[in-house]
Amino acid sequence: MAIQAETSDEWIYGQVFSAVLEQRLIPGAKLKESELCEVFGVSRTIIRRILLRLSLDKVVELRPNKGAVIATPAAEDVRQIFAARRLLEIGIIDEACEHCEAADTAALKGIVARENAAIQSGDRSGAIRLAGEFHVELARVARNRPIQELLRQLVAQSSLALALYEAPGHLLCVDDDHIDIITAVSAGDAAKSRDLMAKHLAKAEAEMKLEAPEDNNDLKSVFADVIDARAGV
Amino acid sequence: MAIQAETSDEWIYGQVFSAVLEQRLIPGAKLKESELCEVFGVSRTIIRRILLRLSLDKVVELRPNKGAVIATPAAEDVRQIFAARRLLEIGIIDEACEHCEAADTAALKGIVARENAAIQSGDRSGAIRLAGEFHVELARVARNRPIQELLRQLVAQSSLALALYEAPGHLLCVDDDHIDIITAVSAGDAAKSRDLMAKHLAKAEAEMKLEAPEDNNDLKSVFADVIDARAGV
DNA sequence: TGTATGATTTTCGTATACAATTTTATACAT
DNA sequence: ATGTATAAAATTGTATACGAAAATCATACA
Repeated sequence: MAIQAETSDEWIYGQVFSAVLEQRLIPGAKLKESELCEVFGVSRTIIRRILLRLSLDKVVELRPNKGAVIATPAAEDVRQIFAARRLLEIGIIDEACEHCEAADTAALKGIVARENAAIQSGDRSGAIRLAGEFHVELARVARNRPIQELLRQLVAQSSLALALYEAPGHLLCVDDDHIDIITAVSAGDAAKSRDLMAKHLAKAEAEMKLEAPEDNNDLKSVFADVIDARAGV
Repeated sequence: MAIQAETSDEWIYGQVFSAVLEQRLIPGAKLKESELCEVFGVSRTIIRRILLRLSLDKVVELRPNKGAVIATPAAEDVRQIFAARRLLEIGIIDEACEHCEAADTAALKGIVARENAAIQSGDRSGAIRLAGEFHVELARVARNRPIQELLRQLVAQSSLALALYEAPGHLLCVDDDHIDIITAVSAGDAAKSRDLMAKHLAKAEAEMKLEAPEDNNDLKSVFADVIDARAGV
């Protein structure tokens, strides 16, 4: 498989993003420019450009004069992100069904194949990224580039939310949702595709624990174990 | 009216954008960094950051090693942009109707009032910008920030398209579309709001001459007047 | 006159230097 | 011991310097 030539910027962007997906960089983590410079062997000019792009994609937050941190989307933000995705992804299904050709089906299947391979090899970052790529690819099949680009941003934010709200040890498991959607879209069955996509997005959102109060400022609950330990002694 | 404190970046971004809206910077125009530095009295660091943002918003095109130019969206791009807007703007109408409170109605009316004032004072840039702001504000009323942000990008691209495809001398004229939408949304009449918005967007798209072959490489038509003159002599 | 080639100039891309702000550490007073 | 004020260090923000690529111009030649 021919690896697409990747500009240095995109590679570093992807590396940082992967670190987030793998929860090696957790929300709130500080991204010191000088450290990133050393890690990637480039000057601050480059790093700052990438941090700007990450901030525009809402993956990091840029606090003036105080540096960059991994963004911490609130539960409400995540709901809105998924509401936006529902609007876009269900909205383009008709067009996707209309324009889906053999090459498109093959591309979609290829992504899912790689996604499943990533899941089975324990490549969490790869699996999440490919799952996202699948949804973006559907926008490409629908032949609407602006929506494809907008969806790319939403998917990036969803992935970050996944890292935030999913149980840390949650195992990725193969399911047939994506394959079923490909089948319906390839067959041109808009109604069924729409239904499958709606259910799939609902499922994805439901997997997150958004009910939990997002501001964990209740120190007693946060340090419940400490309190118990002290009480026990 | 309290003017919002604006960061230098956003001010320069807005200035460049205004120049595009006023067709003082036409698509294809080259944006030399050093010239922009002199104009705005800042270093290339700042200018390059703003050019990056403009390029991510698809207002300028960044050609590696060859500089930045004002983007030239093709007719097909514009159709896709409007398709995306239809999806988002019609999709959020329900929520907008649901959440529209007195303060929201006032905010919307304020924008339209300023828009009409701009039209009547011949402030083309301001009028286009405020028209866009109206649509973005509706997303805010719908209480979905990601969509608001996505719409901001689409509206920016629409505005650029307007400058490209609208007849150069086309006069902006006051119409009641925005006011009618406010009325319907404030009343919570989702069906009517949806209908009005759909018609409004269709009208806006129809005002552009997208049928024309976008690559004007047909020099004979471009210089038709010259040819006529020569034939007449 | 037109084309091709090479030098010159301009412009872009990255790294670095310097200024401003924030954070951290330390000393002192309460 | 806690809190505040001050000084030192670290970090961010902007400007500039330098190397690389591209565009331009001049000259030579067909």
